Amino acid sequence: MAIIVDKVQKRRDIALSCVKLFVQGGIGHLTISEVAKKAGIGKGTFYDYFKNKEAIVFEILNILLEEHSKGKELKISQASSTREKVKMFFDFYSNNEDKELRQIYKEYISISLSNPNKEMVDFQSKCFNTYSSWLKNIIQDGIENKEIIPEALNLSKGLYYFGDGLFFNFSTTNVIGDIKKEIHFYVDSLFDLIEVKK
Amino acid sequence: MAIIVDKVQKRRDIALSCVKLFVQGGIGHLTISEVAKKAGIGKGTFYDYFKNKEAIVFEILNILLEEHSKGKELKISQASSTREKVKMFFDFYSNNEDKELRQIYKEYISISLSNPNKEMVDFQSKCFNTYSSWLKNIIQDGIENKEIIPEALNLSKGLYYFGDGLFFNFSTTNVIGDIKKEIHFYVDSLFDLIEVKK
Amino acid sequence: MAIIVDKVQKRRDIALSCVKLFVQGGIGHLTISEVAKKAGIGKGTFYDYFKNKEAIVFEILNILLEEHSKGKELKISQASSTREKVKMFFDFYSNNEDKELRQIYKEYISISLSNPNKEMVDFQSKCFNTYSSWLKNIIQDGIENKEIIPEALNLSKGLYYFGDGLFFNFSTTNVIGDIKKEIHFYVDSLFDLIEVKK
Amino acid sequence: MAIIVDKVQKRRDIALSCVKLFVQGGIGHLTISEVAKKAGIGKGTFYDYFKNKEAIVFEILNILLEEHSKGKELKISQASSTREKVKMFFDFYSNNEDKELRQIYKEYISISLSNPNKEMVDFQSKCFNTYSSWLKNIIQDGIENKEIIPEALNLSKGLYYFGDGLFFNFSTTNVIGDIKKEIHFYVDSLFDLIEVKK
DNA sequence: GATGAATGAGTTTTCATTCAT
DNA sequence: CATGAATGAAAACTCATTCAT
Repeated sequence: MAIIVDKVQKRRDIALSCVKLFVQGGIGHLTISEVAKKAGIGKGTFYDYFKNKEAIVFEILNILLEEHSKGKELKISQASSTREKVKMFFDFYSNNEDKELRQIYKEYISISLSNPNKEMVDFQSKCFNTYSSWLKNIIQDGIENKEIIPEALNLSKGLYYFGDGLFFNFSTTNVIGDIKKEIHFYVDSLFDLIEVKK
Repeated sequence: MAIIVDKVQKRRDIALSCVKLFVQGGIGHLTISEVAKKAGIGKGTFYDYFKNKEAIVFEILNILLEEHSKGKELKISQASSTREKVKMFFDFYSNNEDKELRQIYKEYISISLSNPNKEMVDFQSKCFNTYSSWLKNIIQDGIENKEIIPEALNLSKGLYYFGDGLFFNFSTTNVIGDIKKEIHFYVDSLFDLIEVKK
Repeated sequence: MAIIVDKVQKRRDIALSCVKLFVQGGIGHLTISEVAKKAGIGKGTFYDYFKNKEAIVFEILNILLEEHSKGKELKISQASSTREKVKMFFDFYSNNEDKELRQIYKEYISISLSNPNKEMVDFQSKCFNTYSSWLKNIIQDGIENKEIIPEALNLSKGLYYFGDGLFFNFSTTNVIGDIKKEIHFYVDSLFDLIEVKK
Repeated sequence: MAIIVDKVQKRRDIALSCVKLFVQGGIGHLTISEVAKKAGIGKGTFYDYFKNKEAIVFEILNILLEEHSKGKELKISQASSTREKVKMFFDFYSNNEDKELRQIYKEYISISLSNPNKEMVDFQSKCFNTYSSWLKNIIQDGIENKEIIPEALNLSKGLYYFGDGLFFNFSTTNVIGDIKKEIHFYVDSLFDLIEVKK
């Protein structure tokens, strides 16, 4: 009998072995040959596991995002106040561990902006729904705990957009400022307005 | 006597004649041949006016953005309240006249995210500085007019990011909602907090 | 005790299970993977039974042709006159039962015209000899029966070519006419000349 | 001003420069690189003049066939009797000058049998109509000249098929006989039946 | 006996850019 | 000034075949 391979696992393995490659060189100038070489497989094998170059970017993004989400959930739940939770929520845009993920995300967004396909649009929608709900829930909890005023709920979606806009501007600009500081500054400024005065 | 061609004007003419082409088909699959044909010039001539394909996208963006800015300045100055001015500021993301510009901008951002060059980064920085200052000034004026509380100034940059994040999410998602409504809702919610109670 | 597989039978089974596949899609774009899948075997197994893709076309052609010949012999022997026998001989090119065989034959001829190998050439020669002799015998019998004039024997080979030329033209042309009618018309016209007047 | 090239002529030139290549090696294993090299042009230039590999085969076939037809018309018109005209008509299948054309035709037919497209089907139809009419006219003239009996007209189409069938069988078989002799033998045998006895 | 995972050579095609006229 | 013919590097992708298990 022939070898039976865990296709899903091998797909992951190939994807993960190339993360560095994608992060460093960018996707545009990367060839399948290079990718296959890095993964230690033949070009044909690459196509047994991925439909095309975009597919592996997608896979990498999914894997890293999944891992990221798990860790994030824990961190947020451990934060003491709503203010801190929100800051933690936006931590993705500045922390060091997610640097790779951010890079991949950037490349992915680039593709998604110019050549979107249904899969990508769906993925984007899913991401938006998942993460904006997450933020909304944090706010809602804060309201229920009497930490922040009820009107703050209306700001949650806009606050979510803030994060993406920030990310987007830091990605395309070299105005290097401290992104973490900017986040904290904005969140603090906002919370000064919406926190229940004791 | 040789015909003296206004190089700058011809550059503009070529760029403008191709706006539709770029808006419809996207930049990715557009060839220089098509662009030259559309502009009614030879391929060689194209290279007399533009360094490469990206350069014309850049030119188009600059022309449209310049036009846009002029009109915007007027509109904002005519708005009655700070609240309205801010709404007017974000009008770019939803109004019908700027549809083409938004499309070009999207394509441009896509390039800028994956293959930025110095020129682009500078442009992005300039844009960021110009427009975020603009918003800041609006806020500042509002504060000076006693329309809104002084603390609002700290929110201006974050508010600016909100706009980009919104644009970004609507561009990549098919969650079709009314973008104008979302803007107004957020601005209103925020202004309810920062407007000086009379 | 090991299972003893009838190699010859299995070869036939594999070939026959793929007839539809070859008829529908054409050979050009058919992959061994598809063939193996359709036959319910592994790709490796395919190579245990066939040297390459051409080999299975060959096998299919042989099987179908063999079946066809048996039936044909019977039908011809039952025909009442030489005229009818000849019509029956050419029936292959128009009847419905042999549609699949004709399709396969067409594909095979295509290969044979551009990439002939010894095996194919031999096969073609054998076919030519078998079938043209067959036709010749029919004519000869007719002569001996005093149905047709002795000179007709000289026409038998040319008559045989007529069939192939007809097939060839109907295969490459869309001039859809009734192929059966054309056959009968020609055979009748010719027999009017060569039949012994009573 | 840039050079203006006679596109049609250059297309012909490229096509003709490769005739030998196609005749010798067959089309299947020929790469565009080889073709371009032989024609003394770049690969890209090839695609400026031909859509793909098939297109040049088509062009070659058309050129050679056109030339062939001209010469043929003259020869046939000079033949003394209908019998000779018909033999001359089938001369294409055996004479030495048309060897190249036959080879190309063979390759073309191979493509046409397995991957026909509308253009090919139309071409085949046109060829069939043109040449079968030609033969028919020869016969008709013979009838009008009282050389052959009126019933012979019904045989013209079938006679045309004879030629293709002959060609087809000689192309796929190695039964090397003298194709010219076969043609003459059949035509003579047939004419013995249809010529008006004096 | 049977399998299917792995391979990589080989080919088509595109298109930005150049430069002779 | 303007042109468009010519180029060829570069990349994606296919698929027959092998062979370890």
